[in-house]
Amino acid sequence: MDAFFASVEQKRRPELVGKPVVIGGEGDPTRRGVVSTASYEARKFGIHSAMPLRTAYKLCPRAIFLPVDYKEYSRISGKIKAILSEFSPIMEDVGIDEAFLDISESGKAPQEMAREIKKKIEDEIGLSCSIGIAPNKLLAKIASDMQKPDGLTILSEEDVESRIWPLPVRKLWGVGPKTEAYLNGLGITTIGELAAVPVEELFSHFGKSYGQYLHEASQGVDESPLVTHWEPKSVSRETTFQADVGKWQVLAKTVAELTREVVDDIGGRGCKCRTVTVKIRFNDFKTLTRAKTLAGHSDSLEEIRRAAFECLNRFELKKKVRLVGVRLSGFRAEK
DNA sequence: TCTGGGGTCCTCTTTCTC
DNA sequence: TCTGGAGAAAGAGGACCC
Repeated sequence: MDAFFASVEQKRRPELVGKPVVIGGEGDPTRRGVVSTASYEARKFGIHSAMPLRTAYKLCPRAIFLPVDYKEYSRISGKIKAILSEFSPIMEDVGIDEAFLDISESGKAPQEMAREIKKKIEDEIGLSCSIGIAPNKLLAKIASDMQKPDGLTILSEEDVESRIWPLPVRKLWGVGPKTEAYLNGLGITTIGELAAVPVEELFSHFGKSYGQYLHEASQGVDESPLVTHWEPKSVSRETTFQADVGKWQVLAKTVAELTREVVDDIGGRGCKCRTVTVKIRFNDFKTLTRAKTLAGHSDSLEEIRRAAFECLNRFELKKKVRLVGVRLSGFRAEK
């Protein structure tokens, strides 16, 4: 979907259409939070996802700042996914506003189907999306990004050299800011330059697994199947304080609350957990975790909270704390 | 001075068990 | 009894995704 959260807000509040809209945090740019989505009008000011709201405000004080309304976006997302699944039963969800569809068995012309999908989403939801058509997920993802917004891009294996190789390495799924900087340090800035590196050299820099991935990805090779069903492997809640916290009592109270939320969550899913992890981010942004594995699987608030407090007590709390979180993992379905 | 929240996966180190 | 190794599990950190 194109600028999904912002587009949903503009759809239900037409007076926002054409204006710079920034969705993030509590919708108050004087408080802590980051940009989830900026409308295309806001992007013209240099505002983008993951930017602190305060920074976005400096770039465009007259932008309209709104809180994230996850419930509503999930509701719309569900409707969109339902439309998509009419076109193919083989669908992989990629977060709230993206999906892969395997249409190889559909018998329809891909481009034709893409136009139909776009029209149906536009007609029934009133939002635009961008679609990429390619022989694998890696290329389809890059293609979907090439002509945003409201794009439709087709890539084949033969296009890799002319259309993929000139792109910066950052465009590859799995290459983030750290890997980009590392590659740039090696003199590698484009996907084509990456493709020219012997695979053994990539092993030596990135290890076998990731080295192999980079090598294949740079050639446009991706054999990964669509994942149509998956079970969560962990559930977490974390919160950033509006002002850094020095008092243990405040941390303890917050850990207790977060623990109750995650325990409620797994209870609702009908499963028990085995590992409890507490996360602390200090005011210098250094982030630490402490974990405790229980003797057996549990969904008992008592027992899980006790483990969480054991973890909390293992931190040296010399600096003020800006974030605490609680995560449960090691699930087993309850009988 | 600023840097969210919900996840996944990988790597390295430590600890335990045989 | 001591030592050492292999392999699994646990613990920690970090990169990446939306």
